Amino acid sequence: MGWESHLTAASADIDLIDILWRQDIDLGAGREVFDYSHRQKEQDVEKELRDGGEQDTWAGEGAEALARNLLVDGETGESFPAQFPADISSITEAVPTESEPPALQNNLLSPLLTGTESPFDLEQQWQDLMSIMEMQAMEVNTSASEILYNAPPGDPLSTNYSLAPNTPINQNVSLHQASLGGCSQDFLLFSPEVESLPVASSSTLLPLAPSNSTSLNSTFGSTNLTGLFFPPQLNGTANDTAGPELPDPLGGLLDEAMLDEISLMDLAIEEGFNPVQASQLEEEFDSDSGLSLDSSHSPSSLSSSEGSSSSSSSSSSSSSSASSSASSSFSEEGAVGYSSDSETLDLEEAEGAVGYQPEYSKFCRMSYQDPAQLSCLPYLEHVGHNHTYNMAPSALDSADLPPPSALKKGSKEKQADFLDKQMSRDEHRARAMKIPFTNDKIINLPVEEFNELLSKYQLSEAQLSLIRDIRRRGKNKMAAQNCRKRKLDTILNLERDVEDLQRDKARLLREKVEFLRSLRQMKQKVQSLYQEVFGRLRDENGRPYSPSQYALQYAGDGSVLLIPRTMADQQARRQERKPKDRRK
DNA sequence: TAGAATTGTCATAAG
DNA sequence: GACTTATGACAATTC
Repeated sequence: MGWESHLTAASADIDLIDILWRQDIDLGAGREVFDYSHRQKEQDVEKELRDGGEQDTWAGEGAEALARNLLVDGETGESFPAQFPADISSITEAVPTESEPPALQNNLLSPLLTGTESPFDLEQQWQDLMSIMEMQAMEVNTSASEILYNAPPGDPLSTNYSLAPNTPINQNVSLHQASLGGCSQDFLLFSPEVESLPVASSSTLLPLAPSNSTSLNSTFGSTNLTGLFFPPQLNGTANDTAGPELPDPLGGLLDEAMLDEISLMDLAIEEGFNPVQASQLEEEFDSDSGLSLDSSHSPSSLSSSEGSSSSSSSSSSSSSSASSSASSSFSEEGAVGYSSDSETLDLEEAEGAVGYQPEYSKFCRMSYQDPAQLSCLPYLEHVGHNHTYNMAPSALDSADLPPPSALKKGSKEKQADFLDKQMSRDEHRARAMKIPFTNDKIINLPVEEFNELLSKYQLSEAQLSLIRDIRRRGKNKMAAQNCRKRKLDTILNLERDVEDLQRDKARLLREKVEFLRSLRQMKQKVQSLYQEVFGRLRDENGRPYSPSQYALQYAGDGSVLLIPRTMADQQARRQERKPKDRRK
């Protein structure tokens, strides 16, 4: 229904306009005072439109009262043992102290010396060892070793990540101490049984490999194996109860908080949760973000679009797209293109802000919500506000909007009446002021066209003022809607980001556990290798060397040496100091 | 009736 | 400098 049709309105309206206009002039109504006085008049006009016959008394006493009355415009699949028995040492697990098979005992030649074993394999083994050494460089804390070393000797690999149901978690035992206990196990390698063995008198260095060996990469650098396998007494501090304190290559990978996380993740996974759910579960235990990530209630769970990226295009495109079609200013989504309040009927096509199309706009109409349209959105069902206060008071007088069926069946009068009820205040004002074009045009036309339009009509100051206000308010209304949608979208994106980060965290946690597992396996291999090599060594008398007096050392040139323990210890200390010095 | 939610509006800053 | 856009704040209204 075009506004032009109103040009043929009753003469009473014209008189009213004249009165209003004259009043503006009399009052010196400039732009600055227009908001108040003009609004009052607009209220009066609206009142008049509503009540019709009351206009006669408008200029009289009723005007004041009327003015008084209307002035109010205005994440992992691993399980971890909770307790860490004094056990531990993978060395012991991998290398039983008592027994070397007779075959081995009789074999006085080390594989290294005999060459019966592939040099490549040995190299690989040493490389593995070096890898572990590198791991020591990591800032690790002993608590991680508790997990890794916790597996029962019988099944060191397969069970060390499972939490035995009957295994009590001793909260009173510090993780650090537990890990130390683990280290003590390493020295079972050098048990009295072994030490009681005849010790070679020779204190000379026994090269185990040719110095020109190429099988061992020289880039390994000099490495003292004792750092890994020797008793802590030799390395420094000792703990009587918990065992010697050796730098634990795995310590610190898992601190207590990490243990909690992993345990929680395990729990969640055991419960059948996916990593995300696990994360959420975790969050329930540790939630201080204040952000609710309950996707079941979050619009983000329904949306799939990018979000903020779309927001950048909103402002620049808004005016052009909107202005290009003033009559159908609403785009598919978003608040862009202004549409007057009276265009509620066009909601099927119109949803929103210009150029700004966040996903949620598909289900979250920012204004003029039709509760029926929200029914498909459970979490929005509670949103069914009928904000009709923006309508003219006259529109509020009557009851609810007629159902669509009524519109179809109803007469033109009913349609007109319905449309009238849908009109915004500005539209009512424009109507009252006989603005000869639609609010859509007023709001959405580009400046040039807008000015051109204005020039086509002989408009009074009051009309021009109202038109400018309508344009300003209309644009600001769209801007506000866009702004709110953008804000909402930002929140949704942030929630999505948090979920993604939690997913990443869970994944990294799983990878970490896998890494620790493989590291532990590697360490066990190295320990076995060391034990095997050392056990095969024999002095001139054919007797094995005492682990308490000798140690194997990997030299920088690729050779493996059997050196006196004291020397090994010294080198070990030097090795330890280097990293510390670097830190300084 | 209090409070949350929604929307329009104003003021202001910035482009 | 006019115009547009973005946004915080406030008020009105509904539920």
